[in-house]
Amino acid sequence: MAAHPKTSSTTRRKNDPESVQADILAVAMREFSEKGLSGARIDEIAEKTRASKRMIYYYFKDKETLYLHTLEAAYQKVRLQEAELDLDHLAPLEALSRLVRFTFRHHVQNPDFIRLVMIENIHHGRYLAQSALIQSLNAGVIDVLTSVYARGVAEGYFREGLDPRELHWLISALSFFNVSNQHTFSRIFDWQQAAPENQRKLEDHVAEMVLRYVRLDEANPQK
Amino acid sequence: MAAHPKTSSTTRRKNDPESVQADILAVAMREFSEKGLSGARIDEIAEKTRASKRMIYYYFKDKETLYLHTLEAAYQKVRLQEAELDLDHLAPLEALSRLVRFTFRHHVQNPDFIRLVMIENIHHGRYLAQSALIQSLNAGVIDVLTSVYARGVAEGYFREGLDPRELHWLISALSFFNVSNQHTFSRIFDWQQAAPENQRKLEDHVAEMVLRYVRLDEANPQK
DNA sequence: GACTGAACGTACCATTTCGTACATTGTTTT
DNA sequence: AAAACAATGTACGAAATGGTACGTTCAGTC
Repeated sequence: MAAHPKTSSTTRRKNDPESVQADILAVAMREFSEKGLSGARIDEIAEKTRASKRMIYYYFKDKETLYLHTLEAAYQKVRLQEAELDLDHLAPLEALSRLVRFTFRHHVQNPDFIRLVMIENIHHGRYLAQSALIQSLNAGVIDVLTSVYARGVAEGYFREGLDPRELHWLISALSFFNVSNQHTFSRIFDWQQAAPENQRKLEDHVAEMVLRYVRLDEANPQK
Repeated sequence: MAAHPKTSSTTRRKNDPESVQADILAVAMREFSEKGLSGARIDEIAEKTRASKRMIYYYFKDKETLYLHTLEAAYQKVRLQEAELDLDHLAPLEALSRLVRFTFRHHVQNPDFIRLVMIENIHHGRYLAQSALIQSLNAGVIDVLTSVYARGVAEGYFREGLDPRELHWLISALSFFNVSNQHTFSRIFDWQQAAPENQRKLEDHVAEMVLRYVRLDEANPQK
């Protein structure tokens, strides 16, 4: 179709480094998130890739470096999705509720990312610590929450004295656990946690929990 | 020192199977929780044991079986500690608060166990599913919470309609996340989460969060 | 004290797995 | 078109790793 393979910038070349690297990263993401850093096999990643094992080492030096790049790519992808959220035009209560529900669902929709974070925690965050990129990416995540909370306090809906970072911690904890511990929790308590109706319930609970925590107690104001 | 090595039941024998097995399990616990199922090395476990590699296979068949036994031992140990909690003599609000704070601290004090559960979730709970022992051990964990909640509702302190299992889920989520994601959270938000004063704050937040969620709203009763 | 089965040590094997040497093809620049 | 560099394929090496064969010692029994 493309008449001029030489001039077009979107040429389908025989050598296509960028797409090869992207392909490797995509496969690595699946493998690492499924089996961990030590459990994943370079040979298996190579097999599932359009490229060969040689290419993995050519572009990513070694297994650990590939893992680090995978982690960075995962964070980038997720943070990009999060940036789409726009809450400034909503009333504080509604905005906070939306934020919580968004976070909850967002975690559910990115189980691979959650698993990578679990794995990274097993490694004591050693690789994340090496990445200035990830640090900078996440710096701004709290800003949204900070502004919503500030508005809520100013307009008299939220109680004062809460730390947005700790608030974010609470929301993250509930959303993260929902994905990370699904398997053990479901099996131990014989409860189909992943079932849609239970997920809906949990989302409601989480949202209500956060709101009750932040909302000004109507009975005795400013307590 | 022991004069009659043959008759004494606490004899220090040359062959001591039980202590060998216990020793292997203890080392395996440390290694598996630190490095995961695929990351842990049988040779390394053997080295750190009083016994030899031969003994590991003699008593535990293979790596996966050893891992399963380690998981079972870990659950047993933790559930035993939990059983010490006695809340029946306390008022519902106080009892619930105690339960939450106990759970929170208990998780902090058993990081190895938390890591094992994380690892088991990475493996989709495949090994836990094989263990009837663990299933039975955990069946009763919710009972304490169920009775406290029932008393709280009956005495008019708690609102109705909450599922104790879901309540347990909330408490677990907050306590678990506090340990499981310490590393990534601390590094990303440049916050010393493990610092004693921050741990105290988080424990307070978690306790208050759960109480606010369960407590009857004084402003509009039974809503 | 001989016998038997459990408990244990040593050395080793087969495979897996990360990583690389070497050769080849594609692409761009001059 | 020829040189120069980037991209890729194939085959292989060396170490790590799970697991076992084989032999020995210990402890209770007849």
